[in-house]
Amino acid sequence: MARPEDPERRRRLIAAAAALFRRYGYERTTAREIARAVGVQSGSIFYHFASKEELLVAVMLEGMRQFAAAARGPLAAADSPLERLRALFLGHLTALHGGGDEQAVVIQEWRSLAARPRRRVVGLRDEVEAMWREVLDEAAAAGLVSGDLRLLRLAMLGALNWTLQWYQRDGPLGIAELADDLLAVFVPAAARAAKRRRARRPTATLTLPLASEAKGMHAQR
Amino acid sequence: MARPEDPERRRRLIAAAAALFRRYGYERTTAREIARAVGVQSGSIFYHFASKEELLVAVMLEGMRQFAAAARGPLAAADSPLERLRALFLGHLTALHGGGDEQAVVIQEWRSLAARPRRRVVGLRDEVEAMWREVLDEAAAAGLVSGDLRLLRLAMLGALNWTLQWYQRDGPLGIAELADDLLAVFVPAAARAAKRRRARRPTATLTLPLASEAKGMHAQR
Amino acid sequence: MARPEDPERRRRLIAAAAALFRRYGYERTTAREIARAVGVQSGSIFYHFASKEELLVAVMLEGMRQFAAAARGPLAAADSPLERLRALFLGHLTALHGGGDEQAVVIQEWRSLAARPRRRVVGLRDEVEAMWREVLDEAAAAGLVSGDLRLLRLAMLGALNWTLQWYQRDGPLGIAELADDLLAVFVPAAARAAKRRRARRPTATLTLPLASEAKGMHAQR
Amino acid sequence: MARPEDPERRRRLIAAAAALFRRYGYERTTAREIARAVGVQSGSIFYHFASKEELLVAVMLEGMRQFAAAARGPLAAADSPLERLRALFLGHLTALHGGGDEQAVVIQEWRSLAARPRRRVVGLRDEVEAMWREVLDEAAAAGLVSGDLRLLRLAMLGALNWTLQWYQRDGPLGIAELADDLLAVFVPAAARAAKRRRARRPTATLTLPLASEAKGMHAQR
DNA sequence: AATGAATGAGGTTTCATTCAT
DNA sequence: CATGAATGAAACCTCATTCAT
Repeated sequence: MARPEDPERRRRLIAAAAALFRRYGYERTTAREIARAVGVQSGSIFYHFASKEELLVAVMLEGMRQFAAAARGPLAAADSPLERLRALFLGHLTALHGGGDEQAVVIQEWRSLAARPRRRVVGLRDEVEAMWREVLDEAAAAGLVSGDLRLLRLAMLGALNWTLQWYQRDGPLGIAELADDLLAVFVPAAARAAKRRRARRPTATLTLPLASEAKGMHAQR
Repeated sequence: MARPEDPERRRRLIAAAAALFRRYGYERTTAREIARAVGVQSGSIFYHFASKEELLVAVMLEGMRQFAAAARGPLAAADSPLERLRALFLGHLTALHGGGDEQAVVIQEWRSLAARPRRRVVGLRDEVEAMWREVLDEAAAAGLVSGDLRLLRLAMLGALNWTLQWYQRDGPLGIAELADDLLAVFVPAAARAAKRRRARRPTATLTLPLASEAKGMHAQR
Repeated sequence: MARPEDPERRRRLIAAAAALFRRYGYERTTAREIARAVGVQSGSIFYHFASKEELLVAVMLEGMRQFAAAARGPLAAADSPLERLRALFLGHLTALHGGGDEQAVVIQEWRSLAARPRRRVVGLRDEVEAMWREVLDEAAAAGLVSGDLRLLRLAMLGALNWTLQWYQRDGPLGIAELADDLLAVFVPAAARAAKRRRARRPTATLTLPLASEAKGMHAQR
Repeated sequence: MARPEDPERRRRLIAAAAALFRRYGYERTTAREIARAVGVQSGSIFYHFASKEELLVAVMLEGMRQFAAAARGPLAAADSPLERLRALFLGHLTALHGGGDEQAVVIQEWRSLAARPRRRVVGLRDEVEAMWREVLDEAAAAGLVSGDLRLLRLAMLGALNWTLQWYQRDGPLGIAELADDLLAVFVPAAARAAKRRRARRPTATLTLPLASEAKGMHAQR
């Protein structure tokens, strides 16, 4: 009659692994470290996951699920094309910086995933991609953006994902503001609101990985 | 044939390491594999480099040097603010996709570098960053761009670096065209020329890692 | 339904373990596999047996018991020295190939048994050995066999046990025929009957482990 | 210019592994034990062999090679059908008890070998089998044996291989005498010589695995 | 300069066994 | 009786690094 505690343990293992994978990378994280973070022996991991890689897969599936969830909610509430695009930006950045670590792992550890499990993750990814296509089509129809929409989408996602390299959550720039400001870079019509906001707050010192990126200077073991 | 062949060996080791690091990542690449790619025994690597990490440092220093070189030449030849910005875009993409693999490693393996050697790489990086700042300042003065220039720069570099995830050199889209098209995304004044070019060639099907990215589906050992 | 079901469970566990031990060997068989074969969880095994080795002991005791039983019955019914020897051959081969798997495990996994439990098995074994001695003595007195009877017995048992390596139950050669044919190898007086039988049926293609043995080519996980 | 010591090291590893595999079985022997027996670290094993199983394969290939060699020499020197059969018996028993341990491992650890490498070993085995067929055909032509020659061969090999279970080299029975005595069991014409020899020496106390086998009582860790 | 055998620390994984429920 | 999660020791194996030649 022992109520299986399995789902809870699984979830904790996934969360701990995600945090470590995000910070140190999949290869540099040992099974023992993940176990210690959760307070179990390393052997226990393999009761829940067949291998370390299966744990990575679980992290990524969870991350993808949250990406989709983080977009779906705000998207439903938004009613103008601009609002909908803004919802995607905010959802994406919130997923990356405001919640768990699984989503960041999706972006960063793609290469560590073998071909087979990768295909499982791709299914979920296609859902998210479809939302972007749809919202960008609407935005183009409304005259908000123009040009090659695929390339635009890739540029947007590149700029958004690249924030992993430099954005610091405890800095002076909030996630919502970051979303608005990045949106303004790509959509002229969104620029005015952002400009007004910027006048009100002190300019943050931003740096970047190819330049004076700050986060990378710390996360060393 | 008179002097020791050392510098040549070094260069070949760096190039081989860069290719493997780019494709499989630093941690997943073994010293043996690098040695085999050059045709020596694994022990020989350590005659030229104190450790595997020193080899990574050498790769990154070389990569940074080439980033700077790839920007400096075209920049000197360009004479309008728009041309200068275009030179940076083209130089960056050429460095990533048109030459060796060292530059891509700089972008991708940043996290594997310990704090100490990272500082050595940062010096070179600041040079490149300075060019970007300068050129963007000029562009703003010329009315080509507006808004938060730091954020704009970060968005641009994000979009450019993200091409590592999806751009395929042997696809239908040339590097120069890619540079123009991406520039058009950020600089309205550059959009017209790109639009004209696009009419002339078939639209390529692009996808991305968070979406239907293609490259990741292959590079598995 | 009144008494604890223990004995039944025990028996099923022993049978399942015997089948797996026979096929894969004691060391290569995991407690989980035995449990799954019976439809319980691995932890349940240890309610019935103190350890995996105790389960092996139980299998072997059961196997030895059946060896003795397989010989005793036919022996009692046989009334000539030749018939009695034939009863031993048939009983032995029936035990190995015609019934459960416990007997085969006795032969094959002897080395995995620790000294202490081995002694418990030896008691039963001596019973069987005594029958062989007795029957062979009678056969010698009747002029059926001659020479060193101990060596003869060892050769006979070697030939019989070695059938584990090559005999296939679903092949063209029946157990009774095999018994007769092997007996004929050792006892000239038994050869005539076998020769007659052989004329009636097609000759099977037999091979052996040191040669073209077939069974070993399959039983791989 | 360092002369590669490889073949020597390899040979010592194979010999040490064979001795341990013979005594404790493949699964119960750890890589560390093998390494210790040779005086190296456990990691060194894997410089010479890709895996523990590859080491088993090497042991078995070596064992098979020696089986063939142990038969070929005496066979060439023998000139009558009886002598040739005797050469096979003596060669086989010498291989099992008089030399290295590789041959015994071939017989005992067959099941631990995966299907793929097993096929490599089978090639060598077929050579040995062919010799047996040929010699038995000659013996039948000469009237030394009769009946189903395949079954006879299997019975002979069974009796010979079974000696692994009970024969003790340092006992009163020499290998050559054992060969003669076992031959006499199967070939009446060979019985006289054996009978004469037996009169001269004290009768040894033999036991067997299914009975009072002695060797198994010791080899416990 | 290079080799190639060896090291040895440490990684992932296995698995018999335990135990609270 | 049985569960199923957890243990923890120990297994196999990897690999950057060393060093005598």
